[in-house]
Amino acid sequence: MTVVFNERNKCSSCPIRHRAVCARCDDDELALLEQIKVYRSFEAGQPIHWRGDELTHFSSLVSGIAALTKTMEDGRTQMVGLLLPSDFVGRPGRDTVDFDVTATSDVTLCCFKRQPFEEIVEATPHVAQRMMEMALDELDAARDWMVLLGRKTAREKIATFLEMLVRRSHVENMSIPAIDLPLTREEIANFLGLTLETVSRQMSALKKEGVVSFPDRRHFEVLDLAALHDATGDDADGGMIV
Amino acid sequence: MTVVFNERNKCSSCPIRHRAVCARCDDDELALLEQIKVYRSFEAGQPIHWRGDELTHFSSLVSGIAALTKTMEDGRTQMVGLLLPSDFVGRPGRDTVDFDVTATSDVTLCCFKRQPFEEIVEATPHVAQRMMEMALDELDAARDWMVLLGRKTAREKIATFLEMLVRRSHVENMSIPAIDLPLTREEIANFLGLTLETVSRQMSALKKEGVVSFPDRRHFEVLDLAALHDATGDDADGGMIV
DNA sequence: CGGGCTTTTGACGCCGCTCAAAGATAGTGG
DNA sequence: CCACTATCTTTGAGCGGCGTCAAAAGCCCG
Repeated sequence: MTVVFNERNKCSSCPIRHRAVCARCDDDELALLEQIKVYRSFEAGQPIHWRGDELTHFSSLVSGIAALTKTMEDGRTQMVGLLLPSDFVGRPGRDTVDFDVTATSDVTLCCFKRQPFEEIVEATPHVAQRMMEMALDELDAARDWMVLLGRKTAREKIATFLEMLVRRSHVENMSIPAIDLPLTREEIANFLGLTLETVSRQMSALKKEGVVSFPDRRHFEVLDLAALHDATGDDADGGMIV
Repeated sequence: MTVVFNERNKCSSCPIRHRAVCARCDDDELALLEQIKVYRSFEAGQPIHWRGDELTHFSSLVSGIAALTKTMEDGRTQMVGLLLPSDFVGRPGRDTVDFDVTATSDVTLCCFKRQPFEEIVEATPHVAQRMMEMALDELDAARDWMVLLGRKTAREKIATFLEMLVRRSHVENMSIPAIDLPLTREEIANFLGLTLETVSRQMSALKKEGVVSFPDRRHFEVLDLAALHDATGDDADGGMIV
C-alpha cells in the first residue's frame, strides 16, 4: 500500500519547488529540508491520515489529488479541502488534524518528520511566511466555498465546480479539450453539499442544454463557456478563487 | 461616524495583548508596533471595509464583534467570518479583501498602517508565526463551518450556533445566566445559510421543547444543555471549534 | 400614542433528498 | 472473447424541509 521512495530526488528539480512551502527558501534552507525529507506514494482511494491520528509527519503534495473530509456520526460527509500539487498537509502547532485525508488519485508526498520540521519553521522566517501565505490562500478559498455551500442552488454549485476545474486546467481557449474530472459523483456531492443523485441530475441538465458534454465519466468538455459562467451565479468578473 | 482615539494606550495593558497578532512579541518588537498603531472606533452597523476597497490599514479587533460577509449579485448574503476580540483584519500579501467587514456591535480597532506593518512582518518572525497560527485556527473554524453549511439541518445549525455561543461565553455551569445573542435574526440567518424566518421558527421550536428560553431578543438561556447538544448533530466530544 | 423596525407565525410551493431500479463501465476468470 | 460481477452512474417517482410571500405581533424611540 504505502511505497517509500528511497531515491534522493533533488529539491532543485522538484516540480513544486517554486509553489510549495519551500518556495521562498534559499539554497541553504533547502539543504536543511532536503536532509529530513522522504517521498511516499499512495494509491487512489488510500487513506493518508485518519482524523485524530497523531501526526508524525508534515508533507507537501507533489503529485495527484487528495481530499480532506469530515464525517458526522450518522455518515453525512462533507469535503472541507481539496489538495492539489504544492499544497501542504499538516497542522503546525497541533499534533492531530480533525479531518480525514484521502488520496483521490495516485498521490506522491514529500514528507518531513514533524519535530525537525517545526524547528526549521521556528528558525527560518521564509518558511513561516510562506506557510502564512498558503494558509491565507486556503482561507480565501474556504470563504468562497462557504458562499457556495450556504447560498447556491444545486445547479449553481455544479456550474461553479466545473468552471473551477476549467480555470485550474489552464486551458488555452479556442479548442475544446477534454478536462479531467478528478472526483467520482459521490465525491463531487460531498464537495458541494449535495447528494450524488442531484449531482448527476444537474450534470445531465447542463449536458441537455448543450453547455457541456461528458465523453466519459471522468472527463467533460465545455461547449459554451459563457452559459457555464451564467449558471454559476457569480458576477461577471468572477469572485471565486480556488 | 468614525472616531479616532488619540490616546496612546499602552500595549502592555491591552486586553488582547496575549492573544492578538502581537502575542509573541517581546518588548522591543512591541515598541515598533506601538509607534505605528492608532485606535479607531465604529458604531454598531457601520461598515469597516467594503469588498474590493484598497486596504490601507491592517488591524486587530480590540473590543466588539465584526462580521465578514459576501453578497451575490442578486442579494443573497453569506457570512464568512465572525471576528471576536483579538482577531485580525486584513490580508498581508494582497491589497484588497473580497468580502465586506461590518461592525456588528460597537467596535474598537487597533490599526496599523499597511506599509510599515508589512515591513515588521518581514523583519520579525514572531509576527509571521503568530499570523500563521491565527490563519490556521481560522481555517479550522471555517472547515467546521463548511460541515454545518453543507450537511446540517436547520435545527442542527441553530443548536450548533447557540452551543458555540455558550462555549464562548465561558460560563460557569450550575447557574443559567442569560447569554448574549450578538446578532439579529437576519445576521444569524446569513451566518448559518438559512432565511430569517427559518431561524425564528427553529428557535421557537427549541423554546417550545424547553431546551432554551429567550428573555429578550438579544439574550437566551440554556435550560437543558444535553438536549441542546443532542440537537447539534455533533458527536459526544463535540468536534466544533469556533 | 404612532411610526418604523425586528421578530413571529401561518399558508403554500418548490428544490433537493430518499428510495428504488435500470443502465454503463471496468475488471476478472473461464 | 465473452459472461459474470462489482461498482459507478443515470433516471424516475414521491415526499418533506426549507424558502417565499404575507400578515400580525412585539419592541424601541420620538
